[in-house]
Amino acid sequence: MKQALEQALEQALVKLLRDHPDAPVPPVVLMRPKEKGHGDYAANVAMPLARLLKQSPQQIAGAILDVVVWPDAVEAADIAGPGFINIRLKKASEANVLKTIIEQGEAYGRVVAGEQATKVNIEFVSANPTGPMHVGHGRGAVVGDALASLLLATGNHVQREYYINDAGAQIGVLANSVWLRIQELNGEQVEFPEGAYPGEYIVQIAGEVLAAHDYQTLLAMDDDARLSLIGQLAIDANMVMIRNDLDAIGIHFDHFFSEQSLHASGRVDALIKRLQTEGVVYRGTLPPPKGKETTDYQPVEHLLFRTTDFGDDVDRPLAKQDGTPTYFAADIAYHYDKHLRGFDRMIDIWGADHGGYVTRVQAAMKALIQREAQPDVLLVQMVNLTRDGLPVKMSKRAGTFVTLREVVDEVGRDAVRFNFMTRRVESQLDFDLESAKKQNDENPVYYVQYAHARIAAILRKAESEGVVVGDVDDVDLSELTTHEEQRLISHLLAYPDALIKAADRLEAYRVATYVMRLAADFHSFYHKHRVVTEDANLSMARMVLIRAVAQVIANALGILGVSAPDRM
RNA sequence: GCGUCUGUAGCUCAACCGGAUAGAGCAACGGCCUUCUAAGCCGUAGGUUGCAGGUUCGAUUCCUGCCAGGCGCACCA
Repeated sequence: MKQALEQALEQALVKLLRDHPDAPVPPVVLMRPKEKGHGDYAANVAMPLARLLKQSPQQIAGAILDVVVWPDAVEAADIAGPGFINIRLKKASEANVLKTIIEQGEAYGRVVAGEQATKVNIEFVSANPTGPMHVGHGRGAVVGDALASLLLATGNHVQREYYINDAGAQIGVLANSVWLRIQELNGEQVEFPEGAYPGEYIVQIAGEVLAAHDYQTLLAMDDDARLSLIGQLAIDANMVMIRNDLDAIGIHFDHFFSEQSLHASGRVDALIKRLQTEGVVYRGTLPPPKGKETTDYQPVEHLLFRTTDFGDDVDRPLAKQDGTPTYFAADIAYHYDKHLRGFDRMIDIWGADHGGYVTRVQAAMKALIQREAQPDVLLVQMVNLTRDGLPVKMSKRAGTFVTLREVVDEVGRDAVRFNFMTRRVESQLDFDLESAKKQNDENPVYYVQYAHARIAAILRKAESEGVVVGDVDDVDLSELTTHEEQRLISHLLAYPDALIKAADRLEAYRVATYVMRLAADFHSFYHKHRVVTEDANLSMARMVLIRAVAQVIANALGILGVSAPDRM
């Protein structure tokens, strides 16, 4: 509907601007006014034209209305305020959306991806396989998963991907930490060095390793072989744990991608060679870092990627002092690999602590594949975990940090997911364990779910009294005349547009704010009007209305990965 | 110091890629359960949108400069 109106206005503008061939036709963007008196849609096109045409916005709006050809559903259009065109739709045509919703069910608001649809790869979580996920990972996980669902619902092919950082120095630390615990389990006196992973899960992994491999055999191995074996077992064990925890919050990936496999298959080396042939690599020395204690700075010659040619501040090393590739080198190869796998679009969801990394990856991709398939990077800001308003003390070193799993087990999956979705990713998020557990107004998830459960209760009640809607087409929706009913209808009508807008901007949290408002409108309706009444026609119409509301609540919550219960 | 994100009611956040009178929840105060779920609803009060300029018919939104906070700043990932 929105698009039909925009088209009508655009055609009117084209006619109107014939006398001004050099004047650009301004884009028509319709709004849904918050004020009901301002109609169902409003257009502001007349105002930007005022200066150009040297007429008042009101005059221009009048001229537009003289030539415009509206779709049938338009009841009236008039000029208001400083030059807005307010459009009012015929009531019946708006209410028809209820039938559409009930007919389409879960499909309402969704666009099915066709052959030509964009292939999107969305990479998120990617927590290192060195330990359990913390709450910050959880936010990224929930945001990424919801965004993936949203893009899927708006007509894209979507692959959810997890990049396993199973290479590099950290894996050595992990292997060593486990080995120390193995020795300890065998009665050795061991010293834990600074930087070793302290968590209890390391002891568990040590136990698992011992169950599969004899201690004497391990001792007899040479150091490299032993650490490599233990490292792989530890990575596997941690990934099992991570997958379990993701499962507990309802997140499933289509693809796990191993960094190690990039190195092993020679793709990292090949990538570096390719960059060399393109002449963007040189040997050089970097200046000392700014703003940090630089006492240990030693000028070192590196293999450097000239990212400054592509918008970066300094050139970035592709190889470490010992000649092995940096994480950055592997990451370029990884993103390039996504491109080769045929994705039209890639989205990375990273923690805010990786903010400084965005430019160099984008610079690298610019060098490799020019304009196409540049990664969109969403930086998810920190989560401040509190309990009753007091910060929860966390120390990774002491191993006392709160894991995502603990939080999910304590407050529940729906509450965690919904709370993480109620803010823009750019905002830091305060997450209070006690508030999230409370089943009251402090907790928006129950507010929305409650609306759904309430509707289910009403429908049960109606059924028990023998009030049942047979064929939706037989119901007279013109019974729905009250302010509250009209609000609900227009809100339901806006759902597909809300999804599209959220998807365009990669802002899945909008789905959460949408559904909170829909629930508010429903609660408001509920208290003012009864569904099951003496008047059979009215009851039927209202049942159709609330069934549609429940459907859209369920659809929206589905995108967020939150359940829509029938009873609470 | 540089980069980046944030700054809106006492608190936590919205505000539809620049639109009409800046809105919700919590906290405060006052109402509403013999009728479909009170995990709810209605009302009152609460604002110099961090500060100062600029662009615009119009700025919470865009630009510049300050102030405050988070994150990051070679050879880790």
